[in-house]
Amino acid sequence: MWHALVLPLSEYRMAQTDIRDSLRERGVRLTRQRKILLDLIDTSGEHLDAEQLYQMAKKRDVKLNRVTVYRTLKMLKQGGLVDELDLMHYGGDQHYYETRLKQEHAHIICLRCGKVEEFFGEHIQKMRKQVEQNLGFQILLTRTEVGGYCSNCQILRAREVEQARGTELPARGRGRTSG
Amino acid sequence: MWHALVLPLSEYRMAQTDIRDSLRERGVRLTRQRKILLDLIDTSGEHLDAEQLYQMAKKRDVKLNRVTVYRTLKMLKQGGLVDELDLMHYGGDQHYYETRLKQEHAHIICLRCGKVEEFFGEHIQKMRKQVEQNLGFQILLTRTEVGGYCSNCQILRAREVEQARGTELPARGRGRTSG
DNA sequence: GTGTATGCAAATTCTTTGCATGGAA
DNA sequence: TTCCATGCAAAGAATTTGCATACAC
Repeated sequence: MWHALVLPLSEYRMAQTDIRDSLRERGVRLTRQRKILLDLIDTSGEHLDAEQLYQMAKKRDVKLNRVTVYRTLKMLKQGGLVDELDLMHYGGDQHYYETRLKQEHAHIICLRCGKVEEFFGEHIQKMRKQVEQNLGFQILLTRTEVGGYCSNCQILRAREVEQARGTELPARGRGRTSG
Repeated sequence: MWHALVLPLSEYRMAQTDIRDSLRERGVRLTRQRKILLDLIDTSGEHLDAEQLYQMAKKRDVKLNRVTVYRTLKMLKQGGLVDELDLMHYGGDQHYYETRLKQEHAHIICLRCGKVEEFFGEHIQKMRKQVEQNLGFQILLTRTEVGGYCSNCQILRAREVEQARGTELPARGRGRTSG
């Protein structure tokens, strides 16, 4: 039995199964490993890097190789099914990945605690239109990252700076209090 | 001891010549190597990666080491004097650098020819305000990258796709015309 | 059955670290 | 004269490649 379309089309956009269809259409084989990785990327909701993904995937298939993770991510990226993020290089130089299912959004990264928030707004859509109109540029993907301090860390940071002052400049000099 | 970026970017906006002063204030020594690198970053107008910068610097000082380039860039980045870019990883996984003297802007990267354009608009300022107000987030830096095809490459790309079709599907099958 | 995808080992690319020496303030 | 900065060598992190085997279609 098949089910009729109940929700507006947009609601259905690229559900889990549509990714697989998209891949099948291109002649990409749905191997056991790829199924595992696709499921993890799709359901985790996190911004995972290759290593994290590999560690999670190994729990489902001990033999799954790190190289397969890299190859799969590359394939998905080039196929436009995942976005590659850097998250301001907070955690290092690795890349992070997320599905392209959601609406475009900015990533707000706290440079003190590493927390990542997603920010949905009109700014990206507006920029897209301007860039397309002004430059005649055909946009395939965008990436917006914002770095700074989250509300909580602003307070903690202020304390740290204050404390650092106290220990660094004990008597108008540059030395240490002890050592 | 030198001090890292603490205040929002706007507080740090400075004229070209103030970079050295800013460094001196923080107790950063203006060595021969750093002068060379600062000058290159400042005047090149390009988005240079560490290796390019190193090659250019070597022409002015054969002994200057690649490690010094990395250390200097890191120092400038942490000091908020340069921005680190990825340019959609078009050229690889290296990072690119530019001075923070200019107004914030997006980088538009053509994924076919690699050309990078800078796009100045209101969108970043508007997003900043929204993020600060809605999330109570203290923004230190932003990064906006747009990938796609420039007006010229759109045409060339269309041709390429057309040609690829011709060779791939000669007679409704998947084989080759010869071989 | 056929040809793509995987696993393994090794290589590559980009960047950082340890330590003795050099040099800016 | 005092440390910070440099150069050198070596290590480290992230990612890719070559090739024989496995397995999805």
